[in-house]
Amino acid sequence: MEAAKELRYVPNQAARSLITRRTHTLGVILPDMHGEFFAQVIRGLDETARTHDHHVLVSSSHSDQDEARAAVRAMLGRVDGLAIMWPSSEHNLFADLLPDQLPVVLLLASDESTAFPSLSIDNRAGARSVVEHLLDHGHERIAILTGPSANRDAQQRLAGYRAAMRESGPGHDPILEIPGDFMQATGYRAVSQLLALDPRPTALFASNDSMAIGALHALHEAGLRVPEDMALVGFDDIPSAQYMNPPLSTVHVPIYELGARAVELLIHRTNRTSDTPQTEAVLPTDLALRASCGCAATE
Amino acid sequence: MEAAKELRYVPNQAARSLITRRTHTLGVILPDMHGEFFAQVIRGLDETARTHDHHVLVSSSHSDQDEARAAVRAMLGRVDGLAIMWPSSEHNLFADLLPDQLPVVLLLASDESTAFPSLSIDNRAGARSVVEHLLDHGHERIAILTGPSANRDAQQRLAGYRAAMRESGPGHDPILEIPGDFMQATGYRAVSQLLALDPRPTALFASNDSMAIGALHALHEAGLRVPEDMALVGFDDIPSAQYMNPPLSTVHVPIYELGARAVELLIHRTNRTSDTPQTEAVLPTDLALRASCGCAATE
DNA sequence: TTGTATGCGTTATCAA
DNA sequence: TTGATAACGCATACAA
Repeated sequence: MEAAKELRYVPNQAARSLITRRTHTLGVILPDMHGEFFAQVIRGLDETARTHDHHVLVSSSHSDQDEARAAVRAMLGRVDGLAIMWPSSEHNLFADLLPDQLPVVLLLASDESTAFPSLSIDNRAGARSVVEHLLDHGHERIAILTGPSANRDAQQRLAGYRAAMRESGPGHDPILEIPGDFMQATGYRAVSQLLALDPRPTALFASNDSMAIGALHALHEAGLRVPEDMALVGFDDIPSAQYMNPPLSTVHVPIYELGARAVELLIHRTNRTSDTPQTEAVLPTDLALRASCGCAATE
Repeated sequence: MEAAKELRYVPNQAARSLITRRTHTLGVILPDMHGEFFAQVIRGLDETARTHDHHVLVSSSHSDQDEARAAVRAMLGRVDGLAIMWPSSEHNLFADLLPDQLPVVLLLASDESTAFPSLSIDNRAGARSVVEHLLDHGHERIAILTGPSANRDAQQRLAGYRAAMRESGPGHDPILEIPGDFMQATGYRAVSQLLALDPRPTALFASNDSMAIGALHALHEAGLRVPEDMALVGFDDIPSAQYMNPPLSTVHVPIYELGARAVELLIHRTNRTSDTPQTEAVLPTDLALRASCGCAATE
């Protein structure tokens, strides 16, 4: 022991886990890494893992399938479990390279049945309720700024918007659907399209908060008041949302909890050989009503 | 090969690296994981690593020394190099548990000499120039909202503020230094202290953008116009800064490049046995003048 | 070309 | 209790 300290000995974790068959580490694959959304997820993952005496290894910024698959391969043998966030339609993308025994959880992957347990967000209900809120308060021409067309969450949020417009509003008009990609700069640019619509919409539903923040800035620059001239709502409830001027009304998504739940599910499966009771969970959303929709005070 | 595909064989990276002595992976230790600053750093690390055919393993949210040390130990044997961000004064915290051959780079650790190569930001010059900019445009009572007292960057930014106030301004007045901690909520709360000062300052320098955003919101709520009633500047130039209303004047920090440079340095050291030419670099900052300081137009 | 043995650093197993 | 040895999964060096 004294000699160990003298020589500054530190165990080689790779060799150790080879025989132990336990790494005390969970891997996380993220598609991208911009903005507060992902930072929040990682916090949830990391802090929960620490509770269970585990570490988290994150590999992010995978813009395409091959990169993500390479990242998964790089983790095999170094982790006890894997959380994969891949918010697109192809949900069996990793099935062929994952060992059977490895606990895996898919994040935001799909609402369809899949080979792996999955955690996702109730995007449809969230979008529906925020649009219905706008409808309830007199808005009829409500535009939506969509997310990437291949993104599962974006698809579901769009579906919720359409359902609300059809069933509780004036019906669904494709001209009101402005394509977006979840980026701030796109929210900024989309405002010119929004204002060119005739008659001009009275409310904008941005499919995430980043685009809402970009749009808010463009609306200010265009001399429009929010919410008087244009009501605005977002989706996600990232930490910055409440600090906007005006504070952004949005749909609260339990981002931190998404990460936390993922870790608990993985840890549970590493301990028990028996199957986990629940294999699929859809986390609920809440309305976070603030000033940007113009109707918080009347609630 | 066919059998390998049939059996869905995937190599065990731990076993592989044991004999190869190469993991093609770089480890990153981060103290915390909130906000866009860290997301940007990780992007820089990750994308640059991919360029060199490496992966990045991130372990974050280490609130104290023991957690950070445990994270370092968990990585030993699994990475070819280690980037450690530890923005406090104790810079030799990890020296005893790092093998001599392992390439290591310290991020934001110190401006003092250390056993490891380090990458940091020229906080002092950045703070100094932004405060001098305010002084040049007629402000005399300039308050500062500081960062955590143990944080190296915060200390240097405060030092730059003091130097500017002493050498180019009315002198340094401790009453104008409001303690903060880099969090948005603190920026929000600090405004009441700011407005209670008599005579009231005409400008506020927040030590980072998160606090500036919180302060901006509180100033709006208090009915003060920015920049007319209170000029406001931040530090970091996170992506959201330009989308504030008004857009936030701040000190641009090459956050992405910090991560990118760290990876290049580590990769270089894994390839060559000879020492790296430069062992310490201080990345320069730029003024990002926008509307919140009220003097961009006159530049 | 194909096959076989050795070693990477550690833990686990079994014998002494 | 202590000590020697096999084994984890793979890559490399060598023999066939």
